[in-house]
Amino acid sequence: MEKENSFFQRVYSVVSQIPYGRVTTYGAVARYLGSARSARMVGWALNQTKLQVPLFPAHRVVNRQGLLTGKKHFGGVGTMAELLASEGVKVVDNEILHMKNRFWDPSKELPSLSVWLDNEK
DNA sequence: GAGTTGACGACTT
DNA sequence: CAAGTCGCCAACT
Repeated sequence: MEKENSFFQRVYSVVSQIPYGRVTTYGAVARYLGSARSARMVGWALNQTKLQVPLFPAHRVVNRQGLLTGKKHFGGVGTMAELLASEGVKVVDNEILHMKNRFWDPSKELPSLSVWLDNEK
């Protein structure tokens, strides 16, 4: 039993809490979860997420460069850039402008992971 | 059942 | 400083 504390399961929770007009990176989320090198898994997790919740803020997750690498995977209506632009995030050539300013670091903005599990539980 | 890919990032050479 | 290689865990072929 026990809730599945799978890596990608946590990713859903974290990404789901990304504030409006803010973006985060795969590595940041992975790092927050305790494995900075599992950035790839975050991407995979989002891939599944899009199948679960169409309104999932997957468009708020970009790579370290601020590039919308997952745009092509975003088999959706508008396109990540459109959604981001709608939130006030300027995206040019699939690249987020001032991404450093828009960067939302879960390990900084969010409480400790331990606190989370206790709260979620 | 085994091998390869995959929305990336960090470490090593 | 730049380029190359490894690692992450899960899913797809």
